[in-house]
Amino acid sequence: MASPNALTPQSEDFPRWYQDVVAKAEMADNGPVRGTMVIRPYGYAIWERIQSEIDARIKRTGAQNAYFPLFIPESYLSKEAEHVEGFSPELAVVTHAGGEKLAEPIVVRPTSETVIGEFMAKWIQSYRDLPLLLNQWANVVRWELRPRLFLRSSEFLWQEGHTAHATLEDARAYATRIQVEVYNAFLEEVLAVPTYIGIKPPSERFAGAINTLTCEGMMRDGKALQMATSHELGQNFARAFDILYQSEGGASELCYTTSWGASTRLVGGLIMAHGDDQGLIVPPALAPIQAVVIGVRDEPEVNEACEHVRAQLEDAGVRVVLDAGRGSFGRRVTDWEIKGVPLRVDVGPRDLKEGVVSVTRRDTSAKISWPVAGVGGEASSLLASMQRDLFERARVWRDSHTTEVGSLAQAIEAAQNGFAKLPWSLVGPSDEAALKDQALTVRCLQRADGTIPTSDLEEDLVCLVAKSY
RNA sequence: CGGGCUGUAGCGCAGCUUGGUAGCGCGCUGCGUUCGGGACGCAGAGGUCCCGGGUUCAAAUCCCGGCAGCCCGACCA
Repeated sequence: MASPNALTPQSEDFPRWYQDVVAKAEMADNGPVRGTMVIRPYGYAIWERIQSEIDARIKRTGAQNAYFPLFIPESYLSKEAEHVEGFSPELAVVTHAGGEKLAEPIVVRPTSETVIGEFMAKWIQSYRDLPLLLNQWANVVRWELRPRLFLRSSEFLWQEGHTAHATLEDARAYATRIQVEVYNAFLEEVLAVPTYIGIKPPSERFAGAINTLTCEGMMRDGKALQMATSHELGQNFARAFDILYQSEGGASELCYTTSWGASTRLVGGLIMAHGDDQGLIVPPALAPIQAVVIGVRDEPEVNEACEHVRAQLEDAGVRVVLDAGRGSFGRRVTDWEIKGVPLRVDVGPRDLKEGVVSVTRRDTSAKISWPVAGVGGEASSLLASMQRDLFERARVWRDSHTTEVGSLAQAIEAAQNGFAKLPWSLVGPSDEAALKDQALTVRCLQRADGTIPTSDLEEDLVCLVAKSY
């Protein structure tokens, strides 16, 4: 018996499919204020896994966590001209507090370069204080006209790193290291999403940056998603906030700063990069629940066996839950499929008679039978290979949705469904406007060998054009 | 901010033309039978019909005025 679709099929209406998944996998709800988001326990569990994986990688680069305030004096924003211009349309501003009109309005942080810059200026005296490597996990507010759960909400959660360095080279090396060793490594190893890693064209740069690095992923509908960015801020913020240090020679020098962030948008990326018509598919390395043990019948022997299997999986280091009894078998299967749990372990009377369990992997629906005694080891190795298979599947998807072209017209055609790759020299400023008319943007610039350029002015760069979120 | 549409149970909707006891599906509660791919029976709970005004013996329904939301066109992690 084929079960009817619990979700709108992707091919019928992808945005609708996305909303269905978010709702039925119990990931999030809309908040009462338009554009706000309530993250439900299952969605938050996924976010916590993202957090811990990224946090560990950030700490490996030497940065330390700290916390800066939600409220920022409006005057701070104005100190960096491009920065304020870039963010003004999205700001939420507090004009009244404590029952009175405020003398100076307070901005709810859209990002924290300004406050953190102010304190860096205070804390940095000498070249011995550099580099200063900070990170914070926080919420930020950017007022959105077209909100979508996880992908674009007026308030969202993220980490934002902020660093100060003595030299341009050091700052650049660090921003690059974050992009490669933290973001791209996380995306490939944990989220199983292959990316194109490169720099943004000047038109797409962060407000106030001299260079923005990005990882661009390909979703199942052929649209690109910016997964994480890091910015070289040059001396722009150092100049605005007097972030100065005394060099070995005794001279007063301006620092070079960086900032970098990854947000709850990654949850949206997870959904759209791997999901299918049955729902979410969560890569094992990320999954808060890697396996679910389902009792086919609510009988004492079955329940006992389920608990035994669950304990074995747990002992093998598998994040596992037991689902016995509640509701019909088919219903429970569907519910866990929508949530994207990698492995389903069915335990029923037929299996018990043979001393086995029936295992179904979420990504391929392939069914396997394992002797009960070997469940722990089998699960661990299957989860590991599923992780590789998911990445490989996503890589094939991305590659098959990347077309090398030789003209802007061909790029517009090819980018209707995926990335169009063409020489950056073929795209002039007026061409970017032409792309925009087609709802297309230059997602990133790369060297011909796929490595990250240090500037958009390098020779022989290629660019990737796509529709995007 | 311009154009199109919608506000009725938690969700999705019908009812409105032609005014007269507020309905359907899903979900929810209880009991029982079920359980190897979204089970079924019986019994229930749940409503300021977006708000305000008007017409009328009587308004979810007709009229006027608000408000809110959705979709499409200018910004963005």
